Amino acid sequence: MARPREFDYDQVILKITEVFWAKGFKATSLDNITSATGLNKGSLYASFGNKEAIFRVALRRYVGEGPFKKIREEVPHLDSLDVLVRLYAKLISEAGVSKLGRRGCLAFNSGVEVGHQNTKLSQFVVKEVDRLESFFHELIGEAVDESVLPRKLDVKKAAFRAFAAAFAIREMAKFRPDREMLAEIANSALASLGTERRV
Amino acid sequence: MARPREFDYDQVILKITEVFWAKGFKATSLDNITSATGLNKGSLYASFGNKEAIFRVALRRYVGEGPFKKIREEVPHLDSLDVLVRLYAKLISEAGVSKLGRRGCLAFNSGVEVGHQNTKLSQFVVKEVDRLESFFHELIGEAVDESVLPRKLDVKKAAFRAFAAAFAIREMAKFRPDREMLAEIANSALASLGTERRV
DNA sequence: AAAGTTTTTGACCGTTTGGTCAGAAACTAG
DNA sequence: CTAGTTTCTGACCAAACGGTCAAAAACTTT
Repeated sequence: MARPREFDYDQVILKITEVFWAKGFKATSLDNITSATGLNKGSLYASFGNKEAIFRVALRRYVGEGPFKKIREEVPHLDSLDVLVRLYAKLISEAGVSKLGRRGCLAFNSGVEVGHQNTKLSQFVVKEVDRLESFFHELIGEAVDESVLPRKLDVKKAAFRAFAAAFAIREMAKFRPDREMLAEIANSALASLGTERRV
Repeated sequence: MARPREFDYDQVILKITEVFWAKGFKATSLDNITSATGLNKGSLYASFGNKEAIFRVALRRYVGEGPFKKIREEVPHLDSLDVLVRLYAKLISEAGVSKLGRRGCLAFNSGVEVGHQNTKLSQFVVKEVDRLESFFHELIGEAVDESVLPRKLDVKKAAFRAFAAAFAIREMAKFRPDREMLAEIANSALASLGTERRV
């Protein structure tokens, strides 16, 4: 060992995540990051690499948290369909709050910003968004297993519809933060899953 | 009159639109615009103003075209619901084509990029996205009048669901250009409108 | 042909960008 | 205490950024 690092790695990543989340990849400058974290460029580059590498670490960790983990911790013993309903409810209620709810989702934001490009970064972002989708796939599969969703459901397609609804709710909140309207998206998706439950 | 301008105003706006569409507002540089149009900065600024003003002209014109105009011209005598179905079909089929279909929609892209900010530009973008939504509102209203959609429909909510589906199809094509999956979004929205028609 | 007006041109400006690096500082091991 | 290793600091860099402007060019009018 030599000189120990003075910052908390996890906390710094959280700060970095906030910046990219609020401003997007391109619009976030290194100065934004240095002033948000207190680190200077040298430390940043020694720990992470360049701007793209910093972004990757933040996005990977963001997606790694998963959309349902927190809900399951806060309210245990929910069936999988209720977890989905509660996620929608959370996204919708947050959408009204100016800065927190209208940031969208870091993964979706990134997918929209760079997903269509043919860069390494684009491939990485798409992979992370796919990971996010797989959480929905798991959840819908579980809901079928729990018999809270019909067994005849095409899980892949159903999961994608649920995923797409989350996408629309989160991202449309950026320019249309109207809870009643966003709830339409959630409830329409829930109906398409063959359940009577609503948000 | 004095020295006449050497460029075609409309053509230049189209070129500018392409650039912003492909790269986004922030990521588009003036150099990108000058090399795409052949104009230099001086001419650009004399004709339009600054970068933001250039962008506004492009976006306003883009939205002004409307999503249904072209479809109605190409295939006349369609009922309003068929216009919607054909729009979805077009968006879905284009989503496979690499650069054209995966650009998303200029208005949606812009809404996601700057819609949540508290800037003048953000307000303008949101206004333009609202204009886009109003096209869907008109269309759904017409479809009800034509009795191809149930009269009991809440037109505002139904229009928003149709709008949200277009948003999801267009923007998710950026990172998930899978026609079968995107069709799920369209058909789920159509079902929620109370019609049997599918894409 | 001269005067007046507008467009075009390209050089120019200050600022911000992502990125680098030598050296000081802070630790551990011997 | 010294040597070795890693982190931290701040100055520094070239390139790209949005934006400006004087002068040349191209037209109309008289």
